Amino acid sequence: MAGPVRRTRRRSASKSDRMDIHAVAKLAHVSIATVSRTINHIPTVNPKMAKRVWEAIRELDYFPNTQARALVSGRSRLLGLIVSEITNPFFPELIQGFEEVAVENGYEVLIGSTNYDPERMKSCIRRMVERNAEGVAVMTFGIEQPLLDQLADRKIPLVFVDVAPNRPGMSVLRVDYHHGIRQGVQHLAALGHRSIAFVAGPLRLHSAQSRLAAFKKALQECGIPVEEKFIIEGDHTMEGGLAAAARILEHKNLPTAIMCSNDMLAIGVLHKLSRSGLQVPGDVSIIGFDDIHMAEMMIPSLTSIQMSRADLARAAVSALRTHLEGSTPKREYTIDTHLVVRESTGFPRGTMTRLRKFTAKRAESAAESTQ
Amino acid sequence: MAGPVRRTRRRSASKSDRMDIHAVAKLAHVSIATVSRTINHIPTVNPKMAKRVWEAIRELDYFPNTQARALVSGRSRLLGLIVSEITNPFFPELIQGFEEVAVENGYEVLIGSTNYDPERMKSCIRRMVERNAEGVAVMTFGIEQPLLDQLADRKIPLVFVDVAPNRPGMSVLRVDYHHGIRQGVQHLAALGHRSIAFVAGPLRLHSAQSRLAAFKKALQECGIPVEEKFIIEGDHTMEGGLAAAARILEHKNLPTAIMCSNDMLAIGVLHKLSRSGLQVPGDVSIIGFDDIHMAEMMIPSLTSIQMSRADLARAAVSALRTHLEGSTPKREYTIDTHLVVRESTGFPRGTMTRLRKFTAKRAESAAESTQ
DNA sequence: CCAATCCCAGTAAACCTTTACCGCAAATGT
DNA sequence: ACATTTGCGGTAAAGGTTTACTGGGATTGG
Repeated sequence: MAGPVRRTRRRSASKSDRMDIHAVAKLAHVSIATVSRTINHIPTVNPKMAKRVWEAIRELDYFPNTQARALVSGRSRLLGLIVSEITNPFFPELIQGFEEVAVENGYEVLIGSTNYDPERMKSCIRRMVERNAEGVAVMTFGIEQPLLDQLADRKIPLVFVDVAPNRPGMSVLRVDYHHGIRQGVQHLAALGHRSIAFVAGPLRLHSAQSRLAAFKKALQECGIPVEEKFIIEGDHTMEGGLAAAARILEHKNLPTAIMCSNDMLAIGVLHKLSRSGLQVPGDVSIIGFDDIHMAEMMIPSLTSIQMSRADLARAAVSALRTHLEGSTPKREYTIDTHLVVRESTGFPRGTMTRLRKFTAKRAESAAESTQ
Repeated sequence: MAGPVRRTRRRSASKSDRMDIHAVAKLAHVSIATVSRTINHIPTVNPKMAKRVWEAIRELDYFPNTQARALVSGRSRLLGLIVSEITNPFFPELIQGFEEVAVENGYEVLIGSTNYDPERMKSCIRRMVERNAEGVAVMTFGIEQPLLDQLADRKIPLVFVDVAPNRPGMSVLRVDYHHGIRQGVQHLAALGHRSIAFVAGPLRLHSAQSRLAAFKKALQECGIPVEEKFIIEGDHTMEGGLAAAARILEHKNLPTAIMCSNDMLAIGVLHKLSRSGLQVPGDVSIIGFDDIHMAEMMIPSLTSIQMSRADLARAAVSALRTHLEGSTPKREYTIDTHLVVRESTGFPRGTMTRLRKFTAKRAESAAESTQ
């Protein structure tokens, strides 16, 4: 049996111009172990050598190779964040907060967006696993069981919003939708509204369902009847808002207020109502949810229910960190919501007169498109 | 001299439950090389074995470790994308397009945002290098020379918008701001506007400067005087728009139209004008830039100058790919812009009457805050 | 002045994969 | 039936880092 043959396979260029830890070690006249220890701030390294090493690092503009690092240490320093879609302004605001907190804690963020498509969710998960994310926050619809198992089998900590898979290593961020939504309904009730529509999000999203449920409960508490015909399922986009408003306008007796599952829907509804000649809040009041930055800039500015992105982000990172450090995790965090009153809500005066005007007008301009 | 001591340092658990390429090889009764070749679709592998391997992979739910892969192959399959800020809706739309094209080409995307802060730019670059991004697209302000050198030294291909560092491996996406902006000015001129203000972006951004320059040039072409007092530097946010509009309102004779360096500014301006009792477009017409999705939903909907995010994204990825494949790259790509007319522009009628009204009102409500 | 102790830098294994190269077995040619 | 080619699977090195363990030198105690 012939012995193994030794060969060399340098990829290109001379060894000297490759910029790795060996180059630093050579320049600083120390071993690579010392360089590594210096970089990782391990206290057993002599300050004098550390200084030499840092100088060499600066001199060479050396950056450690994250991949090699992660490979050997088993720590990628990567947190995954899976959101629904980045073009809904709520999510960039959330991502920004999440990233900020993650960086504060020495992590980087891997962003995935599902666009509400289970296939894309699958590929997001795949990416998270392939890149060895140490933990993943899922801020979109509920994750399917087999995928969940994949992550669970690999002992990757997970954080969810609302929905709670009962397993070790998983935490839930419970959003107290009820508080904010009740405030909203009470606000409308106090103004005198008795007929309130709700434009829901896609009901396969747990968060959308929770919001709807909270709305119904709040109506009951205020003694306002639930009108099923005024509960419309939308899709959390402005276009969804346009469509939902159009469906509401089909009815003879309009509701005097419309509450929406998120601000994008509310913006669409607002737009559609204005286009149809209805005044907000004169004829119909509108309340959104999320309180995205843009809500304040609408005309009229949008009354909305705020859920702190900062709190959500902070809680998510915090939960993941807790799991990662192995300390017994607090399994549930609660994020609360509250009403921010602006201009899109008011007294339900004059509804009927304007409605007659609107109905008459609708007849003559039947051909107008939604846009 | 004692010979080296052999030891073993398994991280935890029994070897069998680690989920690496060896496990797959064992289950499929082939060597790890065959597994690797199968995964990478190298044609010299016998179909029968390939089938066994794929079955084993499926069975074990095996995912190759990206880090190890990248380490040995020298290819991270990662493209960097550095943007200004993700909370400006223009960028999520851009990011989405970029990611889509990148994924189509087998890459993943590393996103960095600078928030217009050179320090953050530095850390973005650092991340890109540490994670071995194969190419980086810089879609924000110009990059500083030393940082540029860092990337250039590492032979990382770069793509910029507007600004053109003249080096190998770098491409420029030239945006033809002039075309769209001229269309906008011509549109206003045709409506009868003679006094047009411009709310610029932060002028250290090359793109903001280009837009301003294009505006001035377009005015000249249309024979409209440039009024320096009506050229305001903003910051590409809605708040910047509010502030800029406030400054414009300080003047006795208002411009009859305001063009903005981006839509967020335009939204802020629109808001401020409405709050001040001015009608858009009755008193003042407004044109934005970018044509973000939200522009259509404003009331009045915003006339804006569109630059295709999809084209931009596609060109950026394409440029990077060209560099990576080593073929002689086309160094410049041109993205064009065009006007989208909506409701925020109209004839400059009745300006003076309303202005008198507004001036009178301003006196009595001097204490009102901007919001 | 020698021995024991301690501190700390260096050596080399290990992380998981890709891939160059070798060699075995089967197929083909004579 | 033997030699030659071909096809393909296996072995092991390499990629850049962390880190367990070793051992050398300095310091301290006797």
